[in-house]
Amino acid sequence: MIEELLKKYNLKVTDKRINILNTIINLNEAASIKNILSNCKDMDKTTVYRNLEALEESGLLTKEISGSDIIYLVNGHHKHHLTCTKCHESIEIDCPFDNQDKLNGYTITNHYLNIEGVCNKCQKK
Amino acid sequence: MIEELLKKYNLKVTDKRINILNTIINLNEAASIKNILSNCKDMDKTTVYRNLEALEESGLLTKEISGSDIIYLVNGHHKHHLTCTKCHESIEIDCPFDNQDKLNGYTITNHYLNIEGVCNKCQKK
DNA sequence: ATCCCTGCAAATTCTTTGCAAGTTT
DNA sequence: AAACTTGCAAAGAATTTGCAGGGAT
Repeated sequence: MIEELLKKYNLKVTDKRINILNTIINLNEAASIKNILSNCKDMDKTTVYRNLEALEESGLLTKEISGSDIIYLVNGHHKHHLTCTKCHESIEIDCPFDNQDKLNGYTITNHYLNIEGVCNKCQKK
Repeated sequence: MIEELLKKYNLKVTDKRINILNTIINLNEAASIKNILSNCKDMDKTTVYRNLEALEESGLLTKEISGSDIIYLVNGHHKHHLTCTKCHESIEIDCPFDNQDKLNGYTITNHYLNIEGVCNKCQKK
């Protein structure tokens, strides 16, 4: 639950934050600033910017590149995809890392992976 | 050689492009737009923006998030990073994929990987 | 010769800031 | 009560656009 999530990261629980997080989750891997802003028209854009920054700083959100956009992801809620750059079909792929795993002395808290390629069908065309 | 690189990606060879690519290579993992622009003061910023877009579109450059910036990397020359979310120290990690490799029938053309964690020192604090 | 690049100036869009009032803990 | 959030308005940055001239193939 979103309230718990905020508390877990020592953030004050406000309507705006809950809305922003819901928006990001609903946008599912398409949460660019543009999309978030246009889905949060009920609040001031300053509030959106400031909260994205606070949520990212706390570690609740992570920024990543997807195609030509930056997207926001809720830490730990992501999936991985292999997407065909021609037909845009995409398949889920196995995750090569687990959070909590250790790697070179680091405890992994978050990771993001996105792969682009050309699928079998499109290669034959 | 940079000229070859441009040709390989079917891009016209111009001084500006060569300069931009050299700049990115010299900035070595710190090629944020800000840094690129300030190292390319001899050309108009419009030219920089348009070329970064063209080079990225062609597949010669890739964007990646590094800390709070977007950086540009020459495709195939990139490394991945594991960054500590507390002290922001980061280490290089081996790349688990190669472009041109096959995965589930897809020929990989591009991939994004970013890992965050907490380093040894910060865990003890 | 054709098609693509470049610089310039201006418009537009995006992001940040300060402050006063309202909320959360 | 203390500390943090929010909206508003305005400033400041960053990015994009159109167009005319120059350059690459």
